[in-house]
Amino acid sequence: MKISKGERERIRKIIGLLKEMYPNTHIALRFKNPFQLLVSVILSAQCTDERVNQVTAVLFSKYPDAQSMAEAPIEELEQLVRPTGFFRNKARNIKEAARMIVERYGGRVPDTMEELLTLPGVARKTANIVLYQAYGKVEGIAVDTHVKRLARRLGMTREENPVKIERDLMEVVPRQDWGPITYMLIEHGRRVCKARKPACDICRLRELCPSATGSSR
DNA sequence: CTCCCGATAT
DNA sequence: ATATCAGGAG
Repeated sequence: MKISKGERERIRKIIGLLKEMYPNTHIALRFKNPFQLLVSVILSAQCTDERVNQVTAVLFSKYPDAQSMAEAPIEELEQLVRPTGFFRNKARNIKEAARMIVERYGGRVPDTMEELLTLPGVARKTANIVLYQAYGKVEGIAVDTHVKRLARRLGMTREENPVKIERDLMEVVPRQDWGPITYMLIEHGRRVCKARKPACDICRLRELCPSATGSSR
């Protein structure tokens, strides 16, 4: 897809403002090792980060690593992760992922996109987060529900599919911003550009946003 | 495309 | 009552 010079400039300004607004935003999930990060991100599907942290506080006190979780009774895992929703899928995925990590990688979470994608419950969004937060690697841009919504509202993509959205974002966002952009968009999505009632009246991106509602745009 | 799914905001 | 929440698999 072709992007005009003006569009690139508009998006550059948006990213600049986001950096000003959220200078030290960071991942909100709590974890002590790459495995706990991986599990937290799997559990975060269609669930608030706050609830994930409540659940993992208990979950990780009993099963802090891949070795222990691989041997945990599935019924107990289901009960522990139940409040996060999709609990049967999530319990099965984290146990099976733990087992694969023990058997194939000696208990260490793999550090490549290709290997991470073989784990159940892990697609590009989760893999991008783990690569960046656990290993400092930036392969792409993690596209979650907030990133998807804001990228579309801000006119950075017209796509619906997360993989296509990621590809569009990688075209217009400078590579050094690929890691942090996710957290800035999530933070702005939670505080201002909310799914139901976006607060365009107090949004500093208003003049740069093609979706802004109300007056003076 | 559908399904998985509990908890909260509106 | 319904939309939404750090998605992914079949």
